[in-house]
Amino acid sequence: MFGSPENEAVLLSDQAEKDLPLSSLEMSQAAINQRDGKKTEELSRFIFEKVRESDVNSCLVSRAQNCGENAAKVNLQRAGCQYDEKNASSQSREDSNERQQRVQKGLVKEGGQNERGIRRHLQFEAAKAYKFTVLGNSESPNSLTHDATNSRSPSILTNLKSLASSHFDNRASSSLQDVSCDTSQFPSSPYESFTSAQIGVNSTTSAPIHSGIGLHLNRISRSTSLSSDIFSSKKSTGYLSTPEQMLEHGSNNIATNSSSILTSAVSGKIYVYVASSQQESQAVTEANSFTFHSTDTMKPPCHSMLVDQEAAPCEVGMSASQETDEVEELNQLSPKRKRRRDAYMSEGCKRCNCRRSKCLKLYCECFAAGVYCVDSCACVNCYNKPEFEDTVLDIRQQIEARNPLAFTPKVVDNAIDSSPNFTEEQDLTTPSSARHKRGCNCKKSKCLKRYCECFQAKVGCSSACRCEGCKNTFGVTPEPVYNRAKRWASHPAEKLDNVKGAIACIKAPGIIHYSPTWEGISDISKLTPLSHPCSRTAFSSASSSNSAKIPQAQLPSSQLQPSGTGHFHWGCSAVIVTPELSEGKGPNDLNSDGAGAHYDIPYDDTPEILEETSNPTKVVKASSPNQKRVSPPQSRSRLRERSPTGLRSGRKFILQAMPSFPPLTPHRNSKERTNEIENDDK
DNA sequence: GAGTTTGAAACT
DNA sequence: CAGTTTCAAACTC
Repeated sequence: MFGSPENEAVLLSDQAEKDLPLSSLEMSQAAINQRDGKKTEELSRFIFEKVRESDVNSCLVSRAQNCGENAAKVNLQRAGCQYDEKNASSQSREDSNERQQRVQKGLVKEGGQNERGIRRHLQFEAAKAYKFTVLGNSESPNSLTHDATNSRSPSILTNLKSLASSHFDNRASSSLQDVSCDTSQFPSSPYESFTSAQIGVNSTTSAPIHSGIGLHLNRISRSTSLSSDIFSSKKSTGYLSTPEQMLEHGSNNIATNSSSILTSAVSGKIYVYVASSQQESQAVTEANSFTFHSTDTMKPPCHSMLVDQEAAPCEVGMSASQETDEVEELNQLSPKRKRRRDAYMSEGCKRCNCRRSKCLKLYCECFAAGVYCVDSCACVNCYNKPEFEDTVLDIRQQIEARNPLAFTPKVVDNAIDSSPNFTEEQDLTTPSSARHKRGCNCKKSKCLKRYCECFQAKVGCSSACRCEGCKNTFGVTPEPVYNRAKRWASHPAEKLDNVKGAIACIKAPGIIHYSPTWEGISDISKLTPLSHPCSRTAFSSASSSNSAKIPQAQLPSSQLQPSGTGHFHWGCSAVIVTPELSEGKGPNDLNSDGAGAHYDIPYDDTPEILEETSNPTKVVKASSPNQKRVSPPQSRSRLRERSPTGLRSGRKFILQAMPSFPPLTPHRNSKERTNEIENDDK
């Protein structure tokens, strides 16, 4: 009935707008009134009611649908069935009960994951959220205890109307991914509980603002849709903790249970926080702990908070067989590793053992996962702690500047970013619907050990990998397309053969055939100023009209095809661009890691706090990989230069639109603090 | 638990 | 941007 997913999203959006007859004007007026400080609660309630009526519920349902369908998709794929997304979507609407069952079956785990390890992540994200939404306009945390909405009223509400719309793009909707947080676990958080815009049942109760609400830059980016420049983050502690909760509570309960809503905005953006005072998640966490994934999977619990970043809400979903494997694997672990894993499971997140990186580099698993280190970490000289959040955020920003996707999940769900064709073909060799976004580069491990990120993530190697002698048991790409591309590039005489090879690549598992057009790019460029992989994918594909040369670009055809409305799904999670492109051999140099966005940020941004660690104290013998990745910024830069449409929208737009995170403490910048720490360290 | 191997990340 | 170094996890003994 809805036709394509895009149309479906559009219809839903339209419907959402109907259901949300809250014009920008009304909202603005309300905001102005609210700025007078007289109607804060009224406004809040007003907003909340509107949102609740047509947005929250829909989003929850949407998320449930999405997750359920993804889980079902995964299972179907494992069963060798073709998952018909469109039908599934329609069907899901027609039979919510069945969907509920699917969700419950397929996503029980997700809740557990979401529960665990989130705290640290939220703390981590909290700093950004806090600074981003509050301090950016407040002198002190206290100053916002009553007025987070106030100060930004006019711009805040400009586009609330489109909020629902954005939410209906359930793949783009980050807000609903940001779920399940135990509000009680922010003891040391500097973020004040504040009562701004308190709404709902407990409207008079001070509700803690959770940080993890998902103001991670990437998350923000992905939560934005073309039709809306509204960023929304919602969070309700208990109700989305698990699919069961999600469904049991029902949307009404969700709204009811939400104890507060905070709206704030930066640069005309609007943030909607729906926080819950419920403390159920903790219990749920405990209850679900046994279902937790292994430590080393690339889908750590913390990752659940990042899921939305890749718009792969259900990639954490795991089939029963996978769970069994996990258990078996766990049973076979050596005592040492078992302890580590147990510790991980009890902690809910990774523990690092960093000694020299100060846990401020991506070497650190905690840092890379976007969480603070905890006491159980064995790290030395750790700065990845809440007390150093300025430094952490600063460095994190710098890393993101270099690689905007540095903190995004490395494993993405093909089910999300794949067209039916893609799924059909890809599953021939890849049992998991997920794949490593950037691919591995293994040389010796043959992708059979956990050195291999693909193997570690329990996903098959894909065309994005540059591994040698790959024997990944989770799926093996017959021959790295990269190699063929290289051969082609280096031996023009073999062009004809390579063309054939390229065609074969297109048809090879993991490779999707697409028919890019500039028209599509144009539309995509309108979609959203995000660095979402889709845009990169679309661009890369579109730019490669000589598509045979770029067999690797994985792209859901559905995403490439511009919808009549310009709506695209952000469902695609990964963009795997050929190294060939990455190396600038193509007309559009895209980086393989998809990190892409270019920033006008000085490259040499090595934090002083880290400079100390750069002193080599010993010579380490190392061999360089034969095939190197391309640094994203440069590639992106070139990409932009050559892009008629500019795709400038990318992340750069976001960064421009968004203010940099103001220092938590206004009296000194992070650099100074960094120096301070460094001095202390010395 | 110490030492080695490995490949990602960072650096030059 | 290719090559090199650093790093910490994974692995072996």
